[in-house]
Amino acid sequence: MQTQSIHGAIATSLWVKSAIVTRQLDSSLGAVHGIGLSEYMVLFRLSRAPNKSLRRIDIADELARTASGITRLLAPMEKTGLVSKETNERDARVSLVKLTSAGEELFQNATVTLEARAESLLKNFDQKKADNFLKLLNRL
Amino acid sequence: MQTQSIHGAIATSLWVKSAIVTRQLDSSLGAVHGIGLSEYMVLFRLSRAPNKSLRRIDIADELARTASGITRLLAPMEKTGLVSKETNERDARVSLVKLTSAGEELFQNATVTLEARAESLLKNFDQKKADNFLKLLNRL
DNA sequence: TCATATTACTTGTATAGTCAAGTATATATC
DNA sequence: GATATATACTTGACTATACAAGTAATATGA
Repeated sequence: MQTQSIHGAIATSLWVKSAIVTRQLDSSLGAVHGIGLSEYMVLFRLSRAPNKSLRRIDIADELARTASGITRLLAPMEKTGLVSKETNERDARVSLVKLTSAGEELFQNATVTLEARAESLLKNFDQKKADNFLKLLNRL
Repeated sequence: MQTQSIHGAIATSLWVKSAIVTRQLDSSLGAVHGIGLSEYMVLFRLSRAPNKSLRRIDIADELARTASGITRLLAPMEKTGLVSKETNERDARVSLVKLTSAGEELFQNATVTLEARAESLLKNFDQKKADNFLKLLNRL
């Protein structure tokens, strides 16, 4: 049995651990607020965007998803009124996604749930370790 | 616009970054060796298991997947001869998965590809940062 | 200024995985 | 030892994506 290189070990661990974290956050958000983690991430990005609106393609880039994934993710969110579709008068190809007030309210509530769950998942991390972990993640 | 808590920020970053890493590794492995990252992970676990065999449920636990996901993942791997099915005479419920020599050879080659790709994804990490990152990941 | 390329988005099709229910076997309890 | 519960696995139905191809609008450049 050989030893894995440090890079391989990081990739492996990242893959396994992210599945655990994602599943737990997803199921908490689903149970309490009826949205998935991906939907939460969309709301999160919109909430901090200027004018609370973004192009679909920018959401896709920021969330590391494809444009088609975003189209499909947004469809039910539009239907339930969490976001609305707006046009860009300068460029008719673009369809802007805007956070509605219902979406914003849901987002605020969901944030409480998400952060509580995330905190419990990270209970083994003190402040310094958590800061360090985040810095290292963002270095990727 | 509010600031996200450190725990929320870690969850967000982990979710985005793991998608990027997973997609790249998956596509490299697929292009060069015709297997996905999940399949690679199965081979990896088997390669270091005693007798190179594991119960399906243990693979599921180690990879943070469900038993049914493992059943579906293994089916094509059996068909292409990367793993074989064995029975456990002590417990007829169990079907052991064993790495074949073809599976082992593919695994060795795929490891080269994976580690090269992982190394390039982690080019911003020096030895010390990489060690630290792995420790922090495993603390989850 | 028109032809070509690029961009933003959508849609058809496919895959990886989940969850719930089902089957077979094993373990525990009375 | 019979019955109830738990475990290992599979299967049907569904969801969340991806990729490739298609459409429409915009930008580029001879």
